Amino acid sequence: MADVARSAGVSLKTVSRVINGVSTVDVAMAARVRDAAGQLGFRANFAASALRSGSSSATIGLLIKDLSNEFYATIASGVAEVARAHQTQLITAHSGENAEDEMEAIFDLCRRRVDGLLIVPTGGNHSALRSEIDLGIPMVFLDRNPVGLDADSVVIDNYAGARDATLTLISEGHTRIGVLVDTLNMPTMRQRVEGIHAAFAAAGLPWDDTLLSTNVRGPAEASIAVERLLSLSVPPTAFFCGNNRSSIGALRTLWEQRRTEALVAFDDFQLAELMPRPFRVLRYDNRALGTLGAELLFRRISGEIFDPVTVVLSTELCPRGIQNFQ
Amino acid sequence: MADVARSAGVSLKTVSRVINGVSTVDVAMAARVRDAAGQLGFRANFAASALRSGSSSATIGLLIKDLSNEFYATIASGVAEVARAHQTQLITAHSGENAEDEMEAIFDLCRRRVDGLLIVPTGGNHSALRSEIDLGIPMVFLDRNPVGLDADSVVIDNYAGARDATLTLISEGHTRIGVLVDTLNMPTMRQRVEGIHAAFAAAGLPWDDTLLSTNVRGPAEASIAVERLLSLSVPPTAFFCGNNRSSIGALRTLWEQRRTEALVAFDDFQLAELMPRPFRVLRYDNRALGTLGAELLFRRISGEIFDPVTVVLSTELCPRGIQNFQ
DNA sequence: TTGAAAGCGCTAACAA
DNA sequence: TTGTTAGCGCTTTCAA
Repeated sequence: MADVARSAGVSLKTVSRVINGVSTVDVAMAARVRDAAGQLGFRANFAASALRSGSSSATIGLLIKDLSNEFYATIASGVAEVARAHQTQLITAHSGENAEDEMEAIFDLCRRRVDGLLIVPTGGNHSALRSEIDLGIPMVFLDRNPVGLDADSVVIDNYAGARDATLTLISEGHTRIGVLVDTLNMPTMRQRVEGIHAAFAAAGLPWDDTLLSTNVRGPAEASIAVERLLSLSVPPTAFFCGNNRSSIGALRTLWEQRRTEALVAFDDFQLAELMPRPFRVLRYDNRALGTLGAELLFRRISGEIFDPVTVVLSTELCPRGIQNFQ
Repeated sequence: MADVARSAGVSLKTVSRVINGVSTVDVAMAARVRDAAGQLGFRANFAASALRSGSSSATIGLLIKDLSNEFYATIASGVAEVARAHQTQLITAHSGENAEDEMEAIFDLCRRRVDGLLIVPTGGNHSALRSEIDLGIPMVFLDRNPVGLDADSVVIDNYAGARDATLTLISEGHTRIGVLVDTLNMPTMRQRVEGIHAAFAAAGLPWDDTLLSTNVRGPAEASIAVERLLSLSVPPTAFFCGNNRSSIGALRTLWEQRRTEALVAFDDFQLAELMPRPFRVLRYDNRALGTLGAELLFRRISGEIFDPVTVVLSTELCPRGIQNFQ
């Protein structure tokens, strides 16, 4: 900048004024400055500017597990859209393998003075983030509430969704329902299973724990779990899949064996309606996790003061798969 | 930081040393500093540190169209993985509606002094980026080569892929192939169509332009296009879809009408193998667009000098959909 | 309207 | 090992 000022024969401040296009500058002078800047390949340094003026970094952070998973990618897409509307850049960081990595990633983003943080937590305790929030970096949690910290969040109504879907299955005459879930360490999964239990209790039906397959991490495990359940002496007449990854494995196995058991699956997914057998999904507004979370965050960033909010997204049972399959 | 220094009774520089954990500092002194820092809620300012030390921003930018599209999300996921391995944060910016927005987004990232840029270009001329590259911000282009600029890129072998797949169809006896593509303004689409033309020419077959449907933007348009082609007096006996969005619409229509025409589609997609009819995809390593591009970028960032490189990813024809459909 | 000086938060270079 | 000084690139403050 000093070079530009010298070359244009003006002061530093004049260059600054021209670059920022704020206060009026003599037209000829401004032209000289612009010429010099062009000549010298001058590029404003955003960080230096923000440092001195104390303005914000115009950046928010998103902490997420895995962009190659449709669920997370859709959240990121929603966040990106809102960030863009606020002329804010988005840093997407990966939470890594464990709670420690996740915290490290969060602290890194705080050092970078992001204006705010959206976090899809993977585990651990978040009480250490209290100080960061108090120091002025608001955080909104997505898909799961923070642990040990009272902060904004946008979550899905896992409990009621699972309970109501199970009640629907029960009303259709099913009394034995095979359940496939990922690790019960995930609160979301626990909530879904609790909803199923609640439905059985409400219907006065006994719950048989042998029908619960846990640690179903993906489609392959889901296939195995379905086969195990089908081979029981009294097999289930319906299946409940805890997430879309397990439902894909279950669908494949049920289709391959031409089984007609009912299937209800948490999470909608692309092309679900072209699956080769009918089933139902518990869908919710996946993208809204990102958009509502980001909007909440920007309210905080703008300085609005309000008690921590938890937005709960409701679910809806929808038919999927090819119905008139032959 | 000054507060910390005062509170700990040491100099600024000592605080700096403790924070950065580099050169040895007296243990008791370091403890005092850490105490004071904790007490006062001190948080290092990454930007200020980078400004003074002239170190990099440890950030790269990715310019991409739409994270909710599997193709782009997979690229982003690959980039994120490599960025993480290089302890670098990733800013994902959206290219917006037109070439102007795209340029604006790029310049914004340059002002932020990202270490490098990965760009999935949507159009326009990139010669204006020459100066940014020369000023030290390397750029790698993904999926499409830059226009008016000699720079690194990672692209797919659209021409050969389409040509070879078409030759396969021809060798199976097809002489009339319905083709569905998005706008031919996209070079990738043009290359695919050119590959098809080349196959027809090589086989000595005439090309009938009425079999080409352009501006097929999504599944719905694809369905309409397939119906139009099927209603021709001499309809095609096979279909070639230019991308996965059109193949989904084509698949649906062909399945609904229980048509047995062959279908070849550019781009693999999740769950393709569970589609209710057999077809083939031209698959390639989607994720490698991101990983190879990012690795190339980090070589540039590390200061390695080499002539601009174009990495071409080959394609492979793979069966998809349920084969023993009944 | 323009410019000089000071300083944002931090660290390099040097001195003690 | 510790501290002092200067200054990264920019903008604020205030005087001209």
